[in-house]
Amino acid sequence: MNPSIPQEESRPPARSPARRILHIDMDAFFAAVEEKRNPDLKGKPVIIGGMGDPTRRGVVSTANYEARKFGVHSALPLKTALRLCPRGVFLPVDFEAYEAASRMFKGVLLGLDVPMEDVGIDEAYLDLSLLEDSNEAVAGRIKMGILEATGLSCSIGIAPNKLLAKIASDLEKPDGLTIIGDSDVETRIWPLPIRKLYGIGPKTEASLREMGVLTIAQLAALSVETLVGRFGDSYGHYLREASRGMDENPLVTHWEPKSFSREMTFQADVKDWQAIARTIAEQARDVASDLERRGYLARTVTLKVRFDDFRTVTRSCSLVDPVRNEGLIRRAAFSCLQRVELRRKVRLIGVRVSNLEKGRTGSTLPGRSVF
DNA sequence: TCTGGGGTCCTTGTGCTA
DNA sequence: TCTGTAGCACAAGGACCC
Repeated sequence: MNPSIPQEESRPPARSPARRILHIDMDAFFAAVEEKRNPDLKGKPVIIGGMGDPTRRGVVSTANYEARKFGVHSALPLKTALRLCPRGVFLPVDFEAYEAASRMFKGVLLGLDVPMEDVGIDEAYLDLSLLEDSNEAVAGRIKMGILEATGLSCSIGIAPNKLLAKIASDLEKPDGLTIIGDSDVETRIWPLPIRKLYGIGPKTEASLREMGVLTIAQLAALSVETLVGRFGDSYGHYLREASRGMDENPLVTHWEPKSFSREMTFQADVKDWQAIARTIAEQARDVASDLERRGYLARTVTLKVRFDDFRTVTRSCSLVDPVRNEGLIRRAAFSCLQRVELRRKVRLIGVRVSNLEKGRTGSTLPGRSVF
Protein backbone atom coordinates (compact mmCIF):
# COMPACT_ATOMS: atom_id res chain seq x y z
CA MET A 1 0.00 0.00 0.00
CA ASN A 2 1.25 3.45 -0.87
CA PRO A 3 1.77 5.24 2.46
CA SER A 4 1.39 8.63 0.80
CA ILE A 5 -2.30 7.97 0.04
CA PRO A 6 -4.49 8.49 3.13
CA GLN A 7 -6.93 5.65 3.72
CA GLU A 8 -10.42 6.13 5.07
CA GLU A 9 -11.29 3.35 7.48
CA SER A 10 -14.98 3.19 6.60
CA ARG A 11 -14.43 2.69 2.89
CA PRO A 12 -12.57 0.03 0.96
CA PRO A 13 -9.23 1.31 -0.33
CA ALA A 14 -9.47 2.93 -3.72
CA ARG A 15 -8.38 0.65 -6.54
CA SER A 16 -5.17 1.90 -8.11
CA PRO A 17 -5.32 2.89 -11.78
CA ALA A 18 -4.71 0.03 -14.22
CA ARG A 19 -1.06 -0.58 -14.90
CA ARG A 20 0.53 -2.22 -17.93
CA ILE A 21 3.74 -4.00 -16.91
CA LEU A 22 5.93 -5.85 -19.38
CA HIS A 23 8.41 -8.54 -18.34
CA ILE A 24 11.05 -9.62 -20.81
CA ASP A 25 13.19 -12.72 -20.43
CA MET A 26 15.88 -13.66 -22.94
CA ASP A 27 15.56 -17.27 -24.15
CA ALA A 28 18.30 -19.61 -22.80
CA PHE A 29 20.44 -16.47 -22.75
CA PHE A 30 23.99 -17.73 -22.13
CA ALA A 31 23.54 -20.65 -24.53
CA ALA A 32 22.02 -18.38 -27.18
CA VAL A 33 25.03 -16.03 -26.99
CA GLU A 34 27.38 -18.99 -27.39
CA GLU A 35 25.38 -20.32 -30.37
CA LYS A 36 25.38 -16.89 -31.96
CA ARG A 37 29.17 -16.63 -31.93
CA ASN A 38 29.69 -20.30 -32.82
CA PRO A 39 26.97 -21.44 -35.28
CA ASP A 40 28.41 -24.99 -35.22
CA LEU A 41 26.65 -25.38 -31.86
CA LYS A 42 23.20 -24.99 -33.48
CA GLY A 43 21.08 -28.10 -32.89
CA LYS A 44 23.51 -29.57 -30.34
CA PRO A 45 22.81 -29.82 -26.60
CA VAL A 46 24.79 -26.95 -25.07
CA ILE A 47 25.41 -26.82 -21.32
CA ILE A 48 27.10 -23.83 -19.72
CA GLY A 49 28.45 -23.83 -16.20
CA GLY A 50 31.50 -23.63 -13.96
CA MET A 51 34.73 -23.91 -15.86
CA GLY A 52 33.14 -25.97 -18.63
CA ASP A 53 34.64 -29.20 -17.32
CA PRO A 54 31.84 -31.52 -16.17
CA THR A 55 34.28 -33.69 -14.23
CA ARG A 56 34.99 -30.79 -11.86
CA ARG A 57 32.79 -29.17 -9.21
CA GLY A 58 30.18 -26.77 -10.48
CA VAL A 59 26.55 -26.47 -11.51
CA VAL A 60 24.70 -25.71 -14.75
CA SER A 61 24.10 -22.00 -15.33
CA THR A 62 22.12 -22.43 -18.55
CA ALA A 63 21.19 -25.35 -20.79
CA ASN A 64 19.76 -24.79 -24.26
CA TYR A 65 16.46 -26.37 -25.29
CA GLU A 66 18.17 -29.42 -26.86
CA ALA A 67 19.97 -30.15 -23.56
CA ARG A 68 16.76 -29.63 -21.57
CA LYS A 69 15.23 -32.58 -23.46
CA PHE A 70 17.71 -34.77 -21.54
CA GLY A 71 16.54 -33.37 -18.21
CA VAL A 72 19.43 -30.92 -17.85
CA HIS A 73 18.43 -27.65 -16.17
CA SER A 74 19.89 -24.72 -14.24
CA ALA A 75 21.49 -25.48 -10.84
CA LEU A 76 22.02 -29.15 -11.72
CA PRO A 77 25.50 -30.41 -10.71
CA LEU A 78 27.74 -30.60 -13.80
CA LYS A 79 28.60 -34.21 -13.01
CA THR A 80 24.91 -35.11 -13.06
CA ALA A 81 24.45 -33.16 -16.30
CA LEU A 82 27.24 -35.21 -17.85
CA ARG A 83 25.55 -38.44 -16.78
CA LEU A 84 22.20 -37.32 -18.25
CA CYS A 85 23.68 -35.88 -21.42
CA PRO A 86 27.10 -37.44 -22.13
CA ARG A 87 27.19 -36.03 -25.68
CA GLY A 88 26.44 -32.49 -24.55
CA VAL A 89 28.78 -29.60 -25.38
CA PHE A 90 30.03 -28.24 -22.03
CA LEU A 91 31.25 -24.63 -22.02
CA PRO A 92 32.62 -22.33 -19.31
CA VAL A 93 30.67 -19.25 -18.22
CA ASP A 94 31.90 -16.20 -20.16
CA PHE A 95 30.33 -13.34 -18.22
CA GLU A 96 31.99 -10.63 -20.26
CA ALA A 97 30.38 -11.87 -23.46
CA TYR A 98 26.94 -12.19 -21.83
CA GLU A 99 27.21 -8.76 -20.25
CA ALA A 100 28.05 -7.24 -23.63
CA ALA A 101 24.93 -8.87 -25.15
CA SER A 102 22.92 -7.75 -22.11
CA ARG A 103 23.94 -4.12 -22.64
CA MET A 104 22.82 -4.37 -26.27
CA PHE A 105 19.33 -5.73 -25.55
CA LYS A 106 18.80 -3.30 -22.66
CA GLY A 107 19.80 -0.49 -25.00
CA VAL A 108 16.78 -1.43 -27.13
CA LEU A 109 14.53 -1.30 -24.05
CA LEU A 110 15.90 2.08 -22.95
CA GLY A 111 14.99 3.38 -26.40
CA LEU A 112 11.30 3.13 -25.46
CA ASP A 113 11.85 5.86 -22.87
CA VAL A 114 9.58 4.32 -20.22
CA PRO A 115 10.47 3.32 -16.61
CA MET A 116 12.64 0.20 -16.62
CA GLU A 117 13.65 -2.14 -13.80
CA ASP A 118 16.83 -4.05 -14.48
CA VAL A 119 16.59 -7.62 -13.12
CA GLY A 120 19.87 -9.37 -13.55
CA ILE A 121 21.64 -10.04 -16.80
CA ASP A 122 18.79 -11.37 -18.96
CA GLU A 123 15.56 -9.91 -17.58
CA ALA A 124 13.83 -6.57 -17.19
CA TYR A 125 10.47 -4.99 -16.42
CA LEU A 126 9.02 -2.01 -18.30
CA ASP A 127 6.07 0.13 -17.22
CA LEU A 128 4.00 0.73 -20.35
CA SER A 129 1.14 2.45 -18.53
CA LEU A 130 1.70 5.82 -20.18
CA LEU A 131 2.27 4.46 -23.69
CA GLU A 132 -0.59 4.66 -26.16
CA ASP A 133 0.54 1.81 -28.45
CA SER A 134 -1.13 -1.58 -28.12
CA ASN A 135 0.57 -4.36 -26.16
CA GLU A 136 1.13 -6.31 -29.36
CA ALA A 137 2.70 -3.33 -31.13
CA VAL A 138 5.14 -2.59 -28.28
CA ALA A 139 6.10 -6.25 -27.90
CA GLY A 140 6.62 -6.57 -31.66
CA ARG A 141 8.89 -3.52 -31.71
CA ILE A 142 10.95 -4.84 -28.81
CA LYS A 143 11.34 -8.31 -30.30
CA MET A 144 12.36 -6.92 -33.69
CA GLY A 145 14.77 -4.42 -32.14
CA ILE A 146 16.49 -7.06 -30.00
CA LEU A 147 16.72 -9.49 -32.89
CA GLU A 148 18.36 -6.84 -35.06
CA ALA A 149 20.72 -5.68 -32.29
CA THR A 150 21.78 -9.07 -30.94
CA GLY A 151 20.41 -11.83 -33.18
CA LEU A 152 18.70 -13.30 -30.10
CA SER A 153 15.08 -14.08 -29.26
CA CYS A 154 13.17 -13.25 -26.11
CA SER A 155 9.87 -14.03 -24.42
CA ILE A 156 7.54 -11.30 -23.22
CA GLY A 157 4.70 -11.20 -20.71
CA ILE A 158 2.37 -8.23 -20.26
CA ALA A 159 0.01 -7.96 -17.28
CA PRO A 160 -1.36 -5.49 -14.73
CA ASN A 161 1.54 -6.13 -12.33
CA LYS A 162 5.09 -7.50 -12.10
CA LEU A 163 4.07 -10.79 -10.53
CA LEU A 164 1.69 -11.73 -13.36
CA ALA A 165 3.93 -10.32 -16.08
CA LYS A 166 6.77 -12.56 -14.94
CA ILE A 167 4.58 -15.66 -14.90
CA ALA A 168 3.21 -14.67 -18.32
CA SER A 169 6.64 -14.35 -19.95
CA ASP A 170 7.38 -17.93 -18.89
CA LEU A 171 4.18 -19.43 -20.31
CA GLU A 172 5.14 -19.52 -23.98
CA LYS A 173 8.88 -19.96 -24.39
CA PRO A 174 10.86 -19.52 -26.55
CA ASP A 175 10.04 -16.39 -28.56
CA GLY A 176 6.65 -16.04 -26.85
CA LEU A 177 4.24 -13.23 -26.17
CA THR A 178 1.59 -13.71 -23.46
CA ILE A 179 -0.84 -11.02 -22.39
CA ILE A 180 -2.76 -11.54 -19.16
CA GLY A 181 -5.51 -9.42 -17.65
CA ASP A 182 -7.01 -9.42 -14.16
CA SER A 183 -9.86 -11.60 -15.37
CA ASP A 184 -7.46 -14.27 -16.68
CA VAL A 185 -6.09 -15.21 -13.25
CA GLU A 186 -8.56 -18.04 -12.67
CA THR A 187 -8.16 -19.59 -16.12
CA ARG A 188 -4.44 -19.01 -16.81
CA ILE A 189 -2.72 -18.76 -13.42
CA TRP A 190 -4.67 -20.94 -11.03
CA PRO A 191 -4.12 -24.23 -12.95
CA LEU A 192 -0.33 -23.75 -12.76
CA PRO A 193 1.85 -25.64 -10.25
CA ILE A 194 2.72 -23.63 -7.13
CA ARG A 195 6.40 -23.54 -8.12
CA LYS A 196 5.52 -21.11 -10.94
CA LEU A 197 4.76 -18.45 -8.33
CA TYR A 198 7.66 -16.07 -7.68
CA GLY A 199 8.96 -16.61 -4.15
CA ILE A 200 8.04 -20.30 -3.89
CA GLY A 201 11.22 -22.34 -3.90
CA PRO A 202 11.90 -26.03 -3.16
CA LYS A 203 11.34 -25.74 0.62
CA THR A 204 8.00 -23.95 0.42
CA GLU A 205 6.90 -26.25 -2.39
CA ALA A 206 7.65 -29.30 -0.22
CA SER A 207 5.86 -27.76 2.73
CA LEU A 208 2.77 -26.99 0.63
CA ARG A 209 2.80 -30.46 -0.94
CA GLU A 210 2.64 -31.90 2.58
CA MET A 211 -0.61 -29.95 2.95
CA GLY A 212 -1.86 -31.40 -0.34
CA VAL A 213 -1.45 -28.09 -2.17
CA LEU A 214 -0.15 -28.63 -5.71
CA THR A 215 -1.67 -25.80 -7.78
CA ILE A 216 -1.95 -22.06 -7.35
CA ALA A 217 -5.75 -22.49 -7.22
CA GLN A 218 -5.40 -24.79 -4.19
CA LEU A 219 -3.07 -22.26 -2.58
CA ALA A 220 -5.60 -19.47 -3.21
CA ALA A 221 -8.27 -21.57 -1.50
CA LEU A 222 -6.37 -21.67 1.81
CA SER A 223 -7.38 -19.21 4.49
CA VAL A 224 -4.99 -16.45 5.44
CA GLU A 225 -4.98 -17.85 9.00
CA THR A 226 -3.73 -21.20 7.71
CA LEU A 227 -0.98 -19.56 5.67
CA VAL A 228 0.12 -17.20 8.44
CA GLY A 229 0.09 -20.08 10.93
CA ARG A 230 2.35 -22.15 8.72
CA PHE A 231 4.62 -19.55 7.11
CA GLY A 232 4.53 -16.52 9.39
CA ASP A 233 2.87 -13.14 9.04
CA SER A 234 4.87 -11.61 6.21
CA TYR A 235 5.25 -14.62 3.94
CA GLY A 236 1.77 -15.92 4.74
CA HIS A 237 0.16 -12.70 3.55
CA TYR A 238 2.45 -12.64 0.52
CA LEU A 239 1.34 -16.15 -0.52
CA ARG A 240 -2.30 -15.21 -0.04
CA GLU A 241 -2.04 -12.15 -2.31
CA ALA A 242 0.30 -13.69 -4.88
CA SER A 243 -1.95 -16.72 -5.37
CA ARG A 244 -4.74 -14.28 -6.29
CA GLY A 245 -2.53 -12.45 -8.76
CA MET A 246 -2.31 -9.38 -6.53
CA ASP A 247 0.90 -7.34 -6.52
CA GLU A 248 1.18 -3.59 -6.06
CA ASN A 249 4.98 -3.45 -6.07
CA PRO A 250 6.32 -0.58 -8.17
CA LEU A 251 9.21 -0.89 -10.59
CA VAL A 252 12.55 -0.28 -8.88
CA THR A 253 14.47 1.95 -11.24
CA HIS A 254 17.33 2.78 -8.87
CA TRP A 255 18.88 0.90 -5.99
CA GLU A 256 22.04 0.87 -3.89
CA PRO A 257 23.98 -2.35 -3.24
CA LYS A 258 23.62 -3.79 0.29
CA SER A 259 26.68 -6.04 0.29
CA PHE A 260 29.64 -7.32 -1.71
CA SER A 261 30.95 -10.84 -1.37
CA ARG A 262 33.30 -13.46 -2.73
CA GLU A 263 33.07 -17.17 -2.11
CA MET A 264 34.80 -20.20 -3.51
CA THR A 265 34.24 -23.92 -3.39
CA PHE A 266 37.51 -25.84 -3.28
CA GLN A 267 37.94 -28.51 -5.96
CA ALA A 268 38.76 -30.91 -3.12
CA ASP A 269 37.76 -30.35 0.51
CA VAL A 270 40.67 -28.92 2.53
CA LYS A 271 41.91 -29.17 6.10
CA ASP A 272 45.06 -27.13 5.47
CA TRP A 273 44.70 -23.92 7.51
CA GLN A 274 47.15 -22.09 5.24
CA ALA A 275 45.09 -22.80 2.12
CA ILE A 276 42.03 -21.46 3.91
CA ALA A 277 43.93 -18.36 5.09
CA ARG A 278 45.27 -17.69 1.57
CA THR A 279 41.74 -17.87 0.15
CA ILE A 280 40.37 -15.50 2.79
CA ALA A 281 43.18 -13.04 2.03
CA GLU A 282 42.38 -13.12 -1.70
CA GLN A 283 38.67 -12.67 -1.05
CA ALA A 284 39.32 -9.77 1.35
CA ARG A 285 41.39 -8.13 -1.38
CA ASP A 286 38.61 -8.62 -3.93
CA VAL A 287 35.78 -7.21 -1.80
CA ALA A 288 38.02 -4.29 -0.77
CA SER A 289 38.53 -3.65 -4.45
CA ASP A 290 34.74 -3.75 -5.02
CA LEU A 291 34.24 -1.19 -2.24
CA GLU A 292 36.93 1.06 -3.70
CA ARG A 293 35.65 0.81 -7.26
CA ARG A 294 32.01 1.42 -6.34
CA GLY A 295 32.75 4.10 -3.74
CA TYR A 296 31.45 2.41 -0.59
CA LEU A 297 32.64 1.76 2.95
CA ALA A 298 31.55 -1.28 4.95
CA ARG A 299 30.98 -1.71 8.68
CA THR A 300 30.32 -5.45 8.87
CA VAL A 301 32.55 -8.31 7.71
CA THR A 302 31.12 -11.83 7.55
CA LEU A 303 33.00 -15.09 7.06
CA LYS A 304 31.17 -18.08 5.61
CA VAL A 305 32.45 -21.63 6.03
CA ARG A 306 30.84 -24.71 4.51
CA PHE A 307 32.10 -28.07 5.72
CA ASP A 308 32.36 -31.33 3.80
CA ASP A 309 28.99 -32.43 5.22
CA PHE A 310 27.49 -29.27 3.65
CA ARG A 311 26.83 -27.71 7.06
CA THR A 312 27.33 -23.96 6.71
CA VAL A 313 28.23 -21.51 9.45
CA THR A 314 28.72 -17.75 9.31
CA ARG A 315 30.50 -15.50 11.75
CA SER A 316 30.39 -11.74 11.47
CA CYS A 317 31.81 -8.73 13.23
CA SER A 318 31.11 -5.03 12.98
CA LEU A 319 33.85 -2.42 13.06
CA VAL A 320 33.74 0.84 15.00
CA ASP A 321 34.15 2.84 11.79
CA PRO A 322 33.31 1.77 8.24
CA VAL A 323 36.30 0.70 6.15
CA ARG A 324 37.36 -0.34 2.70
CA ASN A 325 40.92 -1.20 3.71
CA GLU A 326 41.98 -4.65 2.55
CA GLY A 327 44.13 -5.35 5.63
CA LEU A 328 41.36 -4.48 8.10
CA ILE A 329 38.81 -6.56 6.22
CA ARG A 330 41.26 -9.48 6.19
CA ARG A 331 41.94 -9.15 9.93
CA ALA A 332 38.22 -8.97 10.67
CA ALA A 333 37.65 -12.12 8.57
CA PHE A 334 40.47 -13.93 10.41
CA SER A 335 38.98 -12.93 13.75
CA CYS A 336 35.71 -14.49 12.58
CA LEU A 337 37.60 -17.63 11.53
CA GLN A 338 38.94 -17.99 15.08
CA ARG A 339 35.32 -18.36 16.23
CA VAL A 340 34.72 -21.34 13.91
CA GLU A 341 35.55 -24.86 15.03
CA LEU A 342 37.54 -26.38 12.15
CA ARG A 343 37.06 -30.04 13.03
CA ARG A 344 35.89 -31.15 9.60
CA LYS A 345 37.31 -30.53 6.15
CA VAL A 346 36.24 -27.26 4.54
CA ARG A 347 34.41 -27.23 1.24
CA LEU A 348 33.73 -23.52 0.76
CA ILE A 349 35.05 -20.24 2.10
CA GLY A 350 33.48 -16.83 1.59
CA VAL A 351 33.96 -13.23 2.72
CA ARG A 352 31.14 -10.68 2.66
CA VAL A 353 31.08 -6.99 3.56
CA SER A 354 27.77 -5.31 4.39
CA ASN A 355 26.27 -2.37 6.28
CA LEU A 356 27.49 -0.22 3.42
CA GLU A 357 27.64 3.53 3.28
CA LYS A 358 28.74 5.86 0.55
CA GLY A 359 32.32 7.04 0.92
CA ARG A 360 34.73 8.96 -1.22
CA THR A 361 36.66 7.03 -3.85
CA GLY A 362 40.36 7.04 -4.57
CA SER A 363 41.59 6.10 -1.11
CA THR A 364 41.65 3.08 1.11
CA LEU A 365 40.55 4.65 4.34
CA PRO A 366 42.11 2.85 7.27
CA GLY A 367 39.11 3.45 9.53
CA ARG A 368 39.14 2.98 13.29
CA SER A 369 39.05 -0.70 13.94
CA VAL A 370 38.18 -2.77 16.97
CA PHE A 371 41.37 -4.75 16.26
C1' DT B 1 25.92 -39.05 -5.25
C1' DC B 2 25.68 -34.39 -5.87
C1' DT B 3 24.75 -29.83 -4.41
C1' DG B 4 28.34 -22.50 -7.81
C1' DG B 5 28.48 -17.69 -7.02
C1' DG B 6 26.61 -13.21 -5.97
C1' DG B 7 23.05 -11.15 -4.21
C1' DT B 8 18.37 -9.73 -1.16
C1' DC B 9 15.14 -10.28 2.40
C1' DC B 10 13.10 -12.38 6.44
C1' DT B 11 13.01 -14.69 11.01
C1' DT B 12 14.76 -15.78 15.36
C1' DG B 13 17.65 -15.27 19.31
C1' DT B 14 20.31 -12.38 22.30
C1' DG B 15 22.18 -8.54 24.70
C1' DC B 16 21.92 -3.73 25.75
C1' DT B 17 19.43 0.31 27.30
C1' DA B 18 15.77 3.32 28.76
C1' DT C 1 18.07 -0.43 44.20
C1' DC C 2 15.81 -4.16 42.01
C1' DT C 3 12.85 -6.15 38.48
C1' DG C 4 10.10 -6.41 34.36
C1' DT C 5 9.43 -4.86 29.78
C1' DA C 6 9.67 -2.72 25.28
C1' DG C 7 12.48 -1.27 21.63
C1' DC C 8 16.50 -1.63 19.16
C1' DA C 9 20.76 -3.36 17.00
C1' DC C 10 23.27 -7.07 15.85
C1' DA C 11 24.39 -11.96 14.79
C1' DA C 12 23.24 -16.17 12.64
C1' DG C 13 20.72 -18.96 9.68
C1' DG C 14 17.57 -19.95 6.00
C1' DA C 15 14.97 -19.33 1.68
C1' DC C 16 14.85 -17.47 -2.55
C1' DC C 17 16.31 -15.21 -6.96
C1' DC C 18 19.18 -15.03 -11.43
